[in-house]
Amino acid sequence: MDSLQPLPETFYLRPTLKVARDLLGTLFVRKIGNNIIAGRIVEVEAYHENGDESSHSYRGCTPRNEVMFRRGGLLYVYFTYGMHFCMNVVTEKEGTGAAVLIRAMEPIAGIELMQHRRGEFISRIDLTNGPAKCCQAFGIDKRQNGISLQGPGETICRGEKISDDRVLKSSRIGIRRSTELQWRFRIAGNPFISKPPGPVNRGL
DNA sequence: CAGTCGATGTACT
DNA sequence: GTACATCGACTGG
Repeated sequence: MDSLQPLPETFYLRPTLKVARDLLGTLFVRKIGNNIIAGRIVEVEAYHENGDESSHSYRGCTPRNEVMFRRGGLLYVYFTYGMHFCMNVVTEKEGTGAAVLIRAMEPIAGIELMQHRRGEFISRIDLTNGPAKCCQAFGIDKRQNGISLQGPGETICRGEKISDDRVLKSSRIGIRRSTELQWRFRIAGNPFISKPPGPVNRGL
């Protein structure tokens, strides 16, 4: 299928906020042997070395975040809270520490594989509605840190185009600094977004 | 429904 | 020691 071509590297070599917004509606695809796991990205957050105290890259390059400083189009996976992984899409040119966190997806293919990893009795709505849940459902861990998204194993493909009136911008989740930055993007009314504490997501 | 809290590796003060 | 781009179990109303 033509739409299942990986997004070109030039897609990622753009301003991070634009990449974040345009990732909404695209398909994250992982092929493991003959099996395919896929999800539609419905919620993301942008992180940048400039003016963003909450970004891992804010204080410069370290062993953990060095992938953020590589060229756009790679996967940045980090370990947090002693038990969870989160995945990001690296953006912009080599030397710029920026990335987009994938916070939630809508399961499209490989539901049974996701349930095998997440739990046999987890409902479809709860498989990938959080950044660490996405990694667990897709089997993403530190072994995928730094891999290319041009495939063949892991790719992001064009999906449904999301018009501006269906994109919600808001503050990011789970951070204590730079709360004024409206760098969280989600598809309005989509039921597969994460459900953090605080004001409930009512689609707006 | 909301709020609290434990798990537990890594980075940073 | 403390904080952390989280999750899920548990508590009380």
